[in-house]
Amino acid sequence: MVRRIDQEARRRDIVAAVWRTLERGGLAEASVRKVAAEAGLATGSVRHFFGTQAELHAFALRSLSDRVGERVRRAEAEPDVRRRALAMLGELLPLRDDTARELGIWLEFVHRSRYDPALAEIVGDQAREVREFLHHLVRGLVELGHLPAGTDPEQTAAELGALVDGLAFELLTAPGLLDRAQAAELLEAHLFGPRPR
Amino acid sequence: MVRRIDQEARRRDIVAAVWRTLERGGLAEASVRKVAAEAGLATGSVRHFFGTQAELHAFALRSLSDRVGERVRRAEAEPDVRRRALAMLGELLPLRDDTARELGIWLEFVHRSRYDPALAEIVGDQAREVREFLHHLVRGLVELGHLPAGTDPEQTAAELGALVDGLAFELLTAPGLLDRAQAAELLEAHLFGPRPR
DNA sequence: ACCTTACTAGCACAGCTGTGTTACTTTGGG
DNA sequence: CCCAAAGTAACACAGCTGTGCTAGTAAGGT
Repeated sequence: MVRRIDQEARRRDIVAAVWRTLERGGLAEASVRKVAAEAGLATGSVRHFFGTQAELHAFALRSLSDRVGERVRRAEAEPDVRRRALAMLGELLPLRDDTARELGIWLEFVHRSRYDPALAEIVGDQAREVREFLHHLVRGLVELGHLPAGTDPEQTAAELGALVDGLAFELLTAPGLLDRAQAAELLEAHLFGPRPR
Repeated sequence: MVRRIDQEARRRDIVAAVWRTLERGGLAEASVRKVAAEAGLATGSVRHFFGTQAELHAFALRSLSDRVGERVRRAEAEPDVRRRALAMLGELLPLRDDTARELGIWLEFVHRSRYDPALAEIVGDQAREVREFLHHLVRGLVELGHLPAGTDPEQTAAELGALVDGLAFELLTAPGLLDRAQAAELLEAHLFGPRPR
């Protein structure tokens, strides 16, 4: 085989073009032709790396979830327990331009997954992963005494998940109703009570 | 003018067909032709009542929000204060088949509104309306002593809104992660604390 | 040097889309 | 009765879509 490295690089380039296209007009705009144009390639070239459009979309989604996962893991470095929890949760919210970009694209796929079983499977896996992460997080906070001892991890994780999803959804779809700072503050207040001043 | 009443009825029929089409495959499937077929009409007939596809979609969205609004108002009849609050909030969640249908369609429009300024305006109005309703609700609960006196209505309404949106979003996009009963219970626990038993 | 393999490009096809236009049918007021 | 208004239908057009297919280019192992 020849130039295997270029293959990987090309696939990354194309996926990046998919993201840019998605960002501009949603999945409806992510046609093979438009993605190819965005990547500066012919449609035939794109189809050489991704046999079908569904394959291209699925790969773009998986790449995206890898990116988000990596970001969350990076936020784990924060030493202070409370700050670490908030930082990791914050990566799941569109609080910065980069995460807003990523989560906007993610929203696109989640939405499409309601009618696309192949995407639904991937999205479902991601959702379960996030849920387990929240369980883990809540249990940790209870053990370290940052949440009351009687806390029900199931219930608390579910509520936290809904709140995070809701904040993300509102920031992405109804800007002006909520700004990023308010969302961050709301999350903190929900987890640890109102901030002492 | 002739048969003005039939005109109204026809428009309602067509909008109902839009909803059914949307339900099946999202806005991507709600083409003029498919809606016409669903309504048992020719495409020309549909275009006689709605000059353009955008107009058709906008009208379908407004009709939907009227329907939801009416439902919420109907839930106001409940005499008990707490039950009334929960009933009205419950109408904003896909807890029954009928509301799940409606909110699924609503989600479709909200999503599209991210790239469609005309829809964005309508959706933005709806979001502000809901937010004001939540403010009103929270203030009422505080006045009647069902929420602590120190409650900040702004903050509480915002959090409540995010939770409701998050629960709705999860029920619609990630069934299996959460069931309807859990969502209802979560909402109640969030507002009034864990249910006494 | 050469030839297999990886890659790039472009065209063709069938199918769908929104919309404009034109013609036909029904209907109710005068 | 009759005719203008209202509603229905069908076709045409240009443009976009995913995908199949074929031809051309470049590169590295032998």
